Amino acid sequence: MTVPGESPRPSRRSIHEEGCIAAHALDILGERWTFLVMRELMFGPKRFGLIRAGLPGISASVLTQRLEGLEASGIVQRVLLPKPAEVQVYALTDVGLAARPVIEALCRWGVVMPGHDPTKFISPTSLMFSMMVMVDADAARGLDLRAGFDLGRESFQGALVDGRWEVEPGPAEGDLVFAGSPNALAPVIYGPRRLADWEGSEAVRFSGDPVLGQRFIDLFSLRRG
Amino acid sequence: MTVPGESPRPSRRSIHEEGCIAAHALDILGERWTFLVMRELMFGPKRFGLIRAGLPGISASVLTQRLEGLEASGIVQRVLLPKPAEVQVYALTDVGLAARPVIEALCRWGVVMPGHDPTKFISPTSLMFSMMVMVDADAARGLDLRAGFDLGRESFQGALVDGRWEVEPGPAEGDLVFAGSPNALAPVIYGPRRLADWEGSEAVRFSGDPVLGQRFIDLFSLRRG
DNA sequence: CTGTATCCGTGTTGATACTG
DNA sequence: CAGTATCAACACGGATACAG
Repeated sequence: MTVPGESPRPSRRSIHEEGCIAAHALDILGERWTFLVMRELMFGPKRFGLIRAGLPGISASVLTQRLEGLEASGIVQRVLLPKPAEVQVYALTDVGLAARPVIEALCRWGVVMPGHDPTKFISPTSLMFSMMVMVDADAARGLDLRAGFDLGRESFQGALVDGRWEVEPGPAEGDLVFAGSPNALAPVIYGPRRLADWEGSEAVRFSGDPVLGQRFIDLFSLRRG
Repeated sequence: MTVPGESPRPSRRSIHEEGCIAAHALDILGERWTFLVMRELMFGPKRFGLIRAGLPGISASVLTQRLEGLEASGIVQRVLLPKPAEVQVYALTDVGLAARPVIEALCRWGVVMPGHDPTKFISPTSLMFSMMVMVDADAARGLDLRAGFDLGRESFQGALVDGRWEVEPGPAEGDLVFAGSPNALAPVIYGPRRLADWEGSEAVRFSGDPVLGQRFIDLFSLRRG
């Protein structure tokens, strides 16, 4: 599908006919869904269905296409899980993992751009990712805790270490535990309402020390970079 | 599945129906040309024709559309130059300028992605930008010089300060001066041939101390991040 | 559950031509 | 030079139906 020589029509791949390396990267970002698929895999390999769950609206055929394209570009690789599972998952290669700073930069820029609508669907991965980017490092230094997040099909746990907030998939355990859908939890975490105000909410469950919990969510704000 | 404000057709704007802030930024990057237009303006305001010169292949109508869209998004603003000139230029707003880390991250990721074709068109802005990103900070520390670049319709000068390589538009002056098209200069700067080998080349002109010149271009490599 | 194959509507692009 | 207007071609996305 890639003709060696000329490209008479700018048809499919390589939308931007440029030698610029940033433009080269844009060929990936520019294609609908593609970068979102990468985002879904940033915390670790996933199965087809779980990727799809994080990308509502994508059709199976398009997801297949994207996965194929990413594999051809050396960004994603299929992995056959060992042992008893023996199911196939999709994993980011080193090249794919290297795109992490791009997502982070995108997040930071996204917050200063007007027009962001937080009522739209938020995937578990995207919520966890945004928290890593938005944490107030100065305020976080000195605080030391672990928190778990039960987001439905996916759960994570994170630790505050030296001002950074690091997250990985895993059981929702820790000093604090939040449970609920990403869309329900996002306004809890990013405020401006207080944690106590969510008491009794059906969509959100919290367990742990309320004072510590409040200190924790105060670290995250969409105002700061 | 989503929210009250359902959008029956995913029509034009807001391609990615997500609350994810990175996805929000992707709406800009995803649209063909849009981000490239921003790149062209990163070093300062430009006129319509000069932007177009940096984006070969874009049609006037599409450039107009993109400029309008960017203006509507608060990323670009039209500025009427004062005094005798009194021509209109396009400038990045603060929001637009804030996207600079995104381009930098894109550049860094672009180099590790396979498939980059440096024979394709390189715009003056993109060459200057890539140099800022690719400079080897460790090696650059301790070296102190200014270099000018005459790229045809556009010229720049840069200074090595404390390991950073900072560039701004301006006359091509300095301890070293390089002249030629970006496509001709890119292989000179990024190697692997030595500067001396370009002696007598028609497409490239160099003036300054050859030894210093070589030390300078050794700071730039597509291998390093 | 994990995809694959096909089909049609439509949005977008790039050419061309034109205006101030 | 700086855009605007029109338009046909086409590639892409989403839906649906189907297969391992």
